Order: sequence, then C-alpha cells, then structure tokens
Amino acid sequence: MEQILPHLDSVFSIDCVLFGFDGKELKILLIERNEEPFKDWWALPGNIVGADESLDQSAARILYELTGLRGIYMEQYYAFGDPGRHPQGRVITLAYYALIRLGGDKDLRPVSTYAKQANWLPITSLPKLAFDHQKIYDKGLEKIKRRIKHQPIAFELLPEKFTLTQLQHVYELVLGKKLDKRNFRKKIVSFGVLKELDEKQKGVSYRAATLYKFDKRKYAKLFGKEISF
Amino acid sequence: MEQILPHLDSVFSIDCVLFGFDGKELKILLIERNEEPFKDWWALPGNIVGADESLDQSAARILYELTGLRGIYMEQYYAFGDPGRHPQGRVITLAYYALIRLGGDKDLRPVSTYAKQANWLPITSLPKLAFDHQKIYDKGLEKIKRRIKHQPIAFELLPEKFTLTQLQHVYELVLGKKLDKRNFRKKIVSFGVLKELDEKQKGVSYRAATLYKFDKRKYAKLFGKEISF
DNA sequence: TTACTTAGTGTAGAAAATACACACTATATT
DNA sequence: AATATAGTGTGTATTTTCTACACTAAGTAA
Repeated sequence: MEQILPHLDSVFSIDCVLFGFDGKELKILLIERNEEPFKDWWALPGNIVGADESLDQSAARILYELTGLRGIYMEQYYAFGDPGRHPQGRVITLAYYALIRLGGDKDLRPVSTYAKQANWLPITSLPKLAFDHQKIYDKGLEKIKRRIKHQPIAFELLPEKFTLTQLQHVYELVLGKKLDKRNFRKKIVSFGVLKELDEKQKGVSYRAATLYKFDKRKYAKLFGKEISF
Repeated sequence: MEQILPHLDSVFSIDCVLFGFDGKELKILLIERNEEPFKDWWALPGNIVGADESLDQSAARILYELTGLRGIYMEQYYAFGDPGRHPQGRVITLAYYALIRLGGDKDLRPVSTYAKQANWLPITSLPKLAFDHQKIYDKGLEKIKRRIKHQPIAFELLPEKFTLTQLQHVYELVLGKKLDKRNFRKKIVSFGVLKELDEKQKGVSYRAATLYKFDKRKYAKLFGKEISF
C-alpha cells in the first residue's frame, strides 16, 4: 500500500559485490573505511540512492565512481534490512553484483572521500567485513553460482577474445569445482554462442590456443534456453 | 557505504504477490483501493516497513493483517524503485511472493482501512493494476516458475494430504503447460520427498486416489538437489 | 449390470551426461 | 639439432535422464 507518504527516518542504500577476474583469480573490490562505524574495516562499496536515480542507475553510478567503468553487467539480487544491521540507525540496503574483466589498466582508479583505499582481494582470502557484508557477499556468490550454471554470464569476466581454457577456468572458480575439459568444451560449444576466430593466443611458451568470441546475436536468439554444468 | 545517515524524503514499502490455490485455480489476492492515487483500482497488498521490523517480518505482518494467516512460505524477490513509479513521491518497494493453500474457511478475512475490498482473483483474468503492480506481479510469477522447477515449493499450495493429480495440477498451472502424467509421477516420486499414505481421497464420485504427504525431513537431507520439469 | 470417470502403471527410443587417455604443437633449454 | 616442457585439442563407450505413448483397474452413479 502506498497512498501514505510519511517522512520516515530510514535510509535506503545500495551495496555492490564487484566480481573481477584477472586471468588467474576471482576477486572482489573492497574498500577500507576511514570513518566510524567500522573505521579501518573492509567493506563492500555502496552508497545512498539518489533522489532521481533508478536503482540500476544508482548501482551503475557507484561502480563508475569507484572504477571509472561503465556498461558493466550488474544485477540486483537481494535486499538486506534487519533493524540491527547498522549501528547508527535503520539502513535498508539493496545488493547488486557486477562482473568485471580486470587486467587492462583501467580497472581501478582508487577512490575518494569515505575510503582509505580500495582494493581487489581474492575471494579465497577475504578479510572480516564490516556490517553484515559477509552475509551480503555470501548470498551474492550463491546467486552468481546459480546464474552462471544457466546463462552464459561468464563472458562478462573475460576479455573480448578468450580461449576455452580461460572460460573453463572462470567456471571452475565460480562453481568451486573442477570440470572435465572435453565435456566442458562439448557443452559450451553446443550451446552455440561461441564464435571461433582465425586467431591464436600470443606470448605463451607452449602451443597457442584458438581464440573465441561471445556471439551476442546468437545468444539473443536462444533466450530462455539454459545450459547446466 | 553507510556512514552517512541523512534524513531522506523517500519511503520504503513492501508489496506482496500472494498466490493461492483452491484446488482448481491459481489466484492472487488483490485489494481495491479507496484512496487516491489509483482510487478504485486493484492493487497488490502492501505497506510501509515498520521501524523495528525486519523485512521478512514486515511481509509476514502484511499477510497476517490481511488474511489472519501465519507461518506462510514467503520469499523476497525483487526491489522496484523507479523514481516515477509513484505519482506522489519516491517510494521504493520490495516485492515478496507467498504461497497459500485456500479453501478451508480461514483463508481470507477481508481488510480494513485503506481498501474497499480484498479478493482472490484468478491469474488468468486479472484486472488492470495500480502503480507498476503489473510489472511486480509478472516478475513474481516468473520467479515462482523458476523456483518451482527446482525446489518442491508446490506443496505450500496444497493441503497437508494431497493426491498426485492435485500436485501435477499445481505444476501445470504455475508453469502454464500440460505435463505427462506418467513422467510427472516418475520424476516427483524419484525425487524422494513424498510419503505415500495408507489413505484415500474421500467424497469423490470415482475411483479414489491415494493421498500423499510432503516429507520435510527427507527434503532437508536432499538440500541442494534439484528437480526440473 | 452397465456406463462413466479418474487412478495408476511400463517400455522403448532418443538425447544428454559422464568417465576417461593420448597425440599434437609451440616454445625454451641444452 | 635434439629434447624437455606445458598446455591444446580430440572421440567413444556407458550410464542416466527425457520423452512419447495407451490401456487396465477401481470406484460411483444410474
């Protein structure tokens, strides 16, 4: 019901779990707070939703301010609003995750005002997080696991051209388990959204792998179909 | 980021898509508004989140006030917050769906203050809805479709004891398609969460079907496993 | 007793999932 | 030039799951 519009003392924010892949590890972007509460703790980046912003815009803005990146794949996944989750009052927060390819140079321009530093930390060794951010992160990882099994979002973590081994590696890191190489290739190729290029990997000291691209057109046609790993 | 706690002119509400099954049709509970905006329109039931309530509690309260029911399966599924979604100001709303068995007697005690009436309407012929509630409903149905394919939530819509035909019927209504009887039975039984009772349906004018119960223990053990229809 | 209505059951063929091992190729090293 | 190294790339047989499909059994009503 929405006909009553009182002035309430609650705050609505967005927090983001920004997943990044640098070719080796899966990481998330954390900031080290320089204000109370939780001064000197690591926290997920977040902010208050602006008055004229949609929720998605707000999430995109947070990401942009922190990294300078735009057009990144982001997805809203859950709202956290326990009365006790923020020591200084009622803050309801909406969580987004994003998938980002790291390892150009542009991936992170460190951030202003409310943080000492911002850093990509591997998900295999995360510090204690401020507020209920551990819970928010856990749920984000769970959601992304489920999503990657059914839709080809793994591409968002890779450069435009990638090898099948790199793609498999992303799946393994997100799902947290090893996959069989031959079966993986069979399945991902049969899904029909990969375009094999006439181009090979460079700068490796072993047999160079064929590069592939993700074919967005073909994917759009398939919409609704699902893979599963 | 959450160290700033300004007093913002935005309102945070919860709206609920309450799915009910009466043995025949899948319905949702709508209320007819008696105040502007959207006076005389049908809308999803909802309310402002109370200061000391968790989000889940708030959703449960809305449901309780409307129907007198407690302990109902509810799930948060998406936040809607476009700046223009409410004509009188910024209202961010969090959507929940619930699954309810209808057809005892207790299912609905109609509601007070802000509504002329509340009614269970079949999803096959819904009226135009107030605000962006059509969008909220659509997304809710989509979520529930996906969920029912993977987890046995269909039980929540049925009485404690039910026949396999009833169960199949629920699946067909939610998924919006016919299922093969033999294949359905094979799969649902092999999932291993049904308990066959020594009891038959009563009061039918044809061969009585065997009754089943949902075995929550077995389900807990299987957690993580998935069916798919 | 008969007619009616729904319950309940099996199988064969197709498709998908899994398990599994070796030869190829590019580079680096001696 | 020969060799070591490290990752690429490929096929098949087996098992499991999915799909399509039709009749008999049981109970009730007339």
